[in-house]
Order: sequence, then structure tokens, then C-alpha cells
Amino acid sequence: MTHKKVTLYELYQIMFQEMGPQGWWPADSKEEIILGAILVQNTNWGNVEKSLTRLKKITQFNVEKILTLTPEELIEAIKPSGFYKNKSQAIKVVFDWLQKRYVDFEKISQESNNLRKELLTLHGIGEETADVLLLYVFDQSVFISDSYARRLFSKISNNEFKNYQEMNRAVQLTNEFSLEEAQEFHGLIDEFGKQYLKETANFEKSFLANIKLI
DNA sequence: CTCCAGGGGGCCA
DNA sequence: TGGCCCCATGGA
Repeated sequence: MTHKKVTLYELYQIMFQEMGPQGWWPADSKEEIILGAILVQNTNWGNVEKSLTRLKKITQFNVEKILTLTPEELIEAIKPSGFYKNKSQAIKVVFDWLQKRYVDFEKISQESNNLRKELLTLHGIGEETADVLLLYVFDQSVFISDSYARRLFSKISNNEFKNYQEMNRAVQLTNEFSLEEAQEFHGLIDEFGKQYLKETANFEKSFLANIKLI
């Protein structure tokens, strides 16, 4: 079995050509993306949508209104997406932080010389969620080494990526990637994962089966 | 019925 | 550091 050797950017182009734009992270505001990023932790997106609908009804995703909610009200709103004790506290922590920073996303992104580290100090924000926020809220072109990315890259490279940090150190986007492409890439990888990288799915029948990363 | 999804934190060796 | 366990709901 001979494999076609491709660069990271060529991989992106192949996936985009095959699957098209994924419209990843549907949201009308940065605040909604942040809420979604927390609520989706180890949770099906469908359940997240239920919580977002309920939250929107009582807060319109307004930062001050969200911070005004009692813990019980917040928990009640986000219950459908599970882990509500952890997630309600994470929402509180992140929105407190936002309010302190005047909720100017562009300003935060420019002023903090190590925003990733700063995000990781927030309780409830781990490596993956921090990178999701960098990519979709703070407009930084980063690669997200989530489980689907690790499964895919373990198949199309000679490395075996066991955890987030291991892959995050090894893989970074080249500067050919625009912000929009970086955002699209993550969506493509996860949609590909849902179709071809589950236990019952068959990667060998996918359009990436004969691809290897250079 | 079981399984697990667009993770994170605490604990322990 | 690395492995293990817990957190919780709802759809398949």
C-alpha cells in the first residue's frame, strides 16, 4: 500500500475539498461561543443547544445578566448539558474574568502576551477549552489537539499521540493557514472523526486512508 | 439496557 | 508525569 505524502496544509485542502465548509461553532456572539465551549465539555452538542436556548431566554448571553444569576438559576438553565456543578462554576469564573477585562475580546487578545497561560489559570478551563477559546473567541490561529485529531493523526502519521499535550507540542499550524482556515480545519477534523474514526466506523474506507503526513 | 459525547480536576504512586 | 476516578444529562 503506497501512501500519498502531504503537508499539513495540503491535508487541510484535501479535507475542505472533500467535505466543504463545516460552519463550525455556530453562534451569534463571542459570549455564546464561550458558554458553548464550557458546556460542551465531554457532552453531545445537541444537549448543549438545549442549555444555550434556556440561557439565552433568561440572559440574552449578556455578561452582567449571567453574573447576576444565582447558582441555582444558572444550574437550572444548563442542566440539559450535564456536569452542571462544574460547568456553572466554570461559567462564573470565566465571566468574572471577562468582566474584569472589560469584555473587549480584541483588546484581551492583543494585551496578554501569554493568553493561553492566563486562560489555564481559570478553574474549569483546561488545555482543549483554552485552545478553543483562542481559536474562536480571540482569533488566534491555533491547532486543537482533541481526541478526534489525535485519532486521525495517529493513523496518518507514524506517531501515536496519547494525550493532548503530547500532540499539542508536536503539531502546530504553519503560517500558510489563515484564521478562517484554522477554524475550518478543526471543524473538518471533528466532522471527519464523527464519520470515520468511531469504533464502528471504518477509516480504511475513508478518503484519507491512503494519505500520510510528511 | 448500555454506551458515550466537540473535558477537567483531584488524588495517588 | 501518568493513570484512574468522578462529575450528569439525554440520545442512540
